[in-house]
This record gives sequence, structure tokens and C-alpha cells, in this order.
Amino acid sequence: MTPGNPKAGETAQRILDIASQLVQTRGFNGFSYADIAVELRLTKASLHYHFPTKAELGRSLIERYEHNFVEALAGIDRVARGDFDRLTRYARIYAGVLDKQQMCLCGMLAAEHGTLPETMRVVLQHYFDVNESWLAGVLERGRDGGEFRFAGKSREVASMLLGALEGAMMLARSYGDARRFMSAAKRLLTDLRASDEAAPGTAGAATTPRRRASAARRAS
Amino acid sequence: MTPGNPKAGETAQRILDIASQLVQTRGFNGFSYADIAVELRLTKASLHYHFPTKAELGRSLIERYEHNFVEALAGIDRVARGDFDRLTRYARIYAGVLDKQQMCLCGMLAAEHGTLPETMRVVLQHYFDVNESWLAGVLERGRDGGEFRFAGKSREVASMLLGALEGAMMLARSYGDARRFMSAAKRLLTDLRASDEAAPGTAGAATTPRRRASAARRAS
DNA sequence: GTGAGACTACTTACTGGTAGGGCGCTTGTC
DNA sequence: GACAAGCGCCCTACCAGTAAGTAGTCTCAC
Repeated sequence: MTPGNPKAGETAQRILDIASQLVQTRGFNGFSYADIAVELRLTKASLHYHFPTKAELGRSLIERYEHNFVEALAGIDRVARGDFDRLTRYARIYAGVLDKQQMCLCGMLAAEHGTLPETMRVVLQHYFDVNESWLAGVLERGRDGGEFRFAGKSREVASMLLGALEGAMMLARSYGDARRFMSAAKRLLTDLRASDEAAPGTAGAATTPRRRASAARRAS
Repeated sequence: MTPGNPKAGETAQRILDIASQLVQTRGFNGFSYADIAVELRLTKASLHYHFPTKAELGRSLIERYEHNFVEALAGIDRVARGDFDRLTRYARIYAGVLDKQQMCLCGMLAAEHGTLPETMRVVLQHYFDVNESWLAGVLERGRDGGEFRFAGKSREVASMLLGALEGAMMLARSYGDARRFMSAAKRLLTDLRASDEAAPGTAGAATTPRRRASAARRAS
């Protein structure tokens, strides 16, 4: 198909698209090369041409997912108004995945950690590290700027937040009810706000950052 | 073991023991009847005698797990001093599972929800409902009694808490670092306390060293 | 401007191994 | 002799992965 398209890697990308979807719905142990082959109307052997082993495919999957995620985070940093808004948008990425009846690729793989090839484990952990670093940075700046209030290291809050969102996503998906995720995410985020006061109600709204500290760009 | 025990289902229990361990480390799609057979020095056919299908085995697994969990919760209700202590002990159950390099059986299955037989999905959801109900009850009483402070429905907090603990467990396991779970759990629980006041000090972040039996009281 | 060689993107046909599952026979016990 | 518990043997489907071959395309020397 598409005869006038000699662009290298096009098929590989389509393989990754299907594989990603399969992992995010059925897990890494829940699909086979045959599943992709059927969907793509190729033979299994062709898939092995592009990705010699399933471990290789899995590694590529994570790397691409991380790459896209990092871009999304950069996008957030570009448009977000304040750090609370950043977290809100971050959570919205998760919600978007959930709306497609999918689990976070890496959340899924984390559950399957025990059966994953070592090569995949390494890049998987890197994905989480990147997420945690970004979150920690946002939290740190947000606290400095007076938008957030929390005790302890921002890195630890980031770690908790990451796990809580992944877990909320997992349960929401198994309940087939995205609102479960929404509710949990909202609670987790508002609990971090400096203006909590045991605040009930729906709140939300746009944030008015007190200060945009020019301080520390990085927190790693 | 326990030779003088002609109680029917002894082998069935041993099958469930092994299967449970396998699910909690490798997932439901990550083990086979053959794995159990090897471990138990039985044939696969014998296993099928006790559990005709894998779905049946899975269902029994969840039901037994829930049964044990409910007993543990009753145990907590018997000995706990106050509702914060109840939650602390609840989290300690998770920590105990994690110490064995295992994931919560049902947390693992939730991730694999997309490939689970319908019969298993039903009992799986029941497990989470039971957990959530117990948590909601503790939270509700704790708030009424002035031990907790939070906004909104206790049921929603319970749901968030459940997801957050499962998620924290999942990530901690994939990092091979139980302290990640400890840290997250502690933060989640202390955030619910009425006496937070933006928390004193940074709290001895690092660890809450493993404490075995008694010596409970507070996790501060 | 053409033909040899290399390269890409596949194919068909197959491997050894494992999956869940089923049949019919044998024990040991009450 | 009924019955729970287990075994030997087998089946079909599917798994990841491999070998060998092929159609089309690009490059470059002549």
C-alpha cells in the first residue's frame, strides 16, 4: 500500500501503534505477534524483521511512549498557568488514556514487572524516573511560589502522586468507570493546594499564582 | 504437612497456595498449570481434577483471598486503638505482602482485567467493594470522632486511598524498594489526620523501619 | 542507459516448545 | 463397591522465533 511512500520505518511505527494499544488493554503477556500480524495484515515473520524479539519490541514501545510523554510535558510547561494548572493538565493526560479504555502503558508494564525481560525493566524504570522528576520540579516550584503546601521532600510527594494516579487509573479501568479516576485525581491535587482549609466543594477554577519565582529551574 | 488431616480439599488448598504466589509475582497470564504441577509434584491432569478450568482456579483464588482479607480486617477491628491506627494496620497488611516481593493478588488481577474471564471480574470487583466499604466506614467514624479531617464523601476518600495504596505497591515492587510504599502510605494517612497543620518538621522521611509485631501505636 | 550488486520489506514454510484441557485407568479408604 | 484423588497419555491451538527465498528499489561503475 501507499506505493509512493518510501519513508523508512513507517511499518515499524504502525506495528508499534498496534502493539501499544494491545499492551495498554491486554498487557505485555496478553498479546502475541500473531495478534499484530492479523490487525496489520502482515505475517509474523515480517514483524520479526522489524522487531527481532518481543523484548526488543517492548523496549521500543516504552522508549517511544516516554518520548511522546516528555513532549507532552514540554507542551504543558509551555502553556500552563501556574503549577497547579500543570498538575491538572498532567492528570488530564491520564484521563485521556482512560477514556480510550486503556491503561497507561508503563503502569501496565509495572504490574507485569515480574515477567519482563531485563532490558525492558531498565527503560521502564527510566520512564518513571522522568515522570517523578518532572512532578518533583513542579511541586518544588509550586511550594516555593506559595501555590502548594506539603511537608517533606517534593520527590516523595511526586512518588506518591505518581503511584496514586497509576493506581487510580488501574482501578477505574477495572470498574469501567472513569469518574473514579477523576474523583481521586481531583482529591489528590486539591490536597496539595496551599488554600485548602479543609476546603469542601468543587473548587477547581483557574489558579492565580502568587509569585512566579524566577528561582531554580531544575529540581533533580 | 499436617499428616493427621484428612480434611477434604487439602491438596486444593496447596494448589491455591502455589497459584496465589504465582499470580502475585507473575500475574494470571504469567503462569501455567504446568508451573503448579512442577512445584507440587503432581500432574497437570490432577490439577484439572481440582480446578477444571483456569478461570475456576482464578475465581477460587480471589474468593479465598477476600475471605482471608475480611478476617484480617476483623482482626484489626478487634485490636486497633482508634481509627488512625486501623488505617495504619491496614497499610501494614500491604507492606507485609510487599516484603515477600509480592503484589496484592487483586491489584495484579485489576491490571490484567482486560484478559480476565467474566466470572473472575465479578468476584474481583466484589473484593474491591468490600475493601472500600471497610475503609469508608473507618474514615466516616474517624471523622465523626475528630480523628480525621477531610472534605467530601468518605466513600470517595476510601476509593482514592485504595487506588493509591495499590498503585504505590505496584511501583514500589517494580523499583524493588519497599520504602517507596512506606513513604507513600505514611503520607496518605497523615494527610487525613485532623492534627496536620501543614505537618511539623519534615517528618523523618526516610523510613519507618520495619516493625514486626507489637509496638504499633503511631506511625509518626 | 544499462546492468551488477546491495538493500528493504516482505513472504512461505517450518521449528521446538508450551498453553489449557480431556479421557480413561488405577489406587487407597471407608 | 463407591468414591475421592491422582496418574499416564494424549490433543489441539498457539507461542516466539528462524531459514530461505523473492519482488521491488536504489546506487554506481562502465
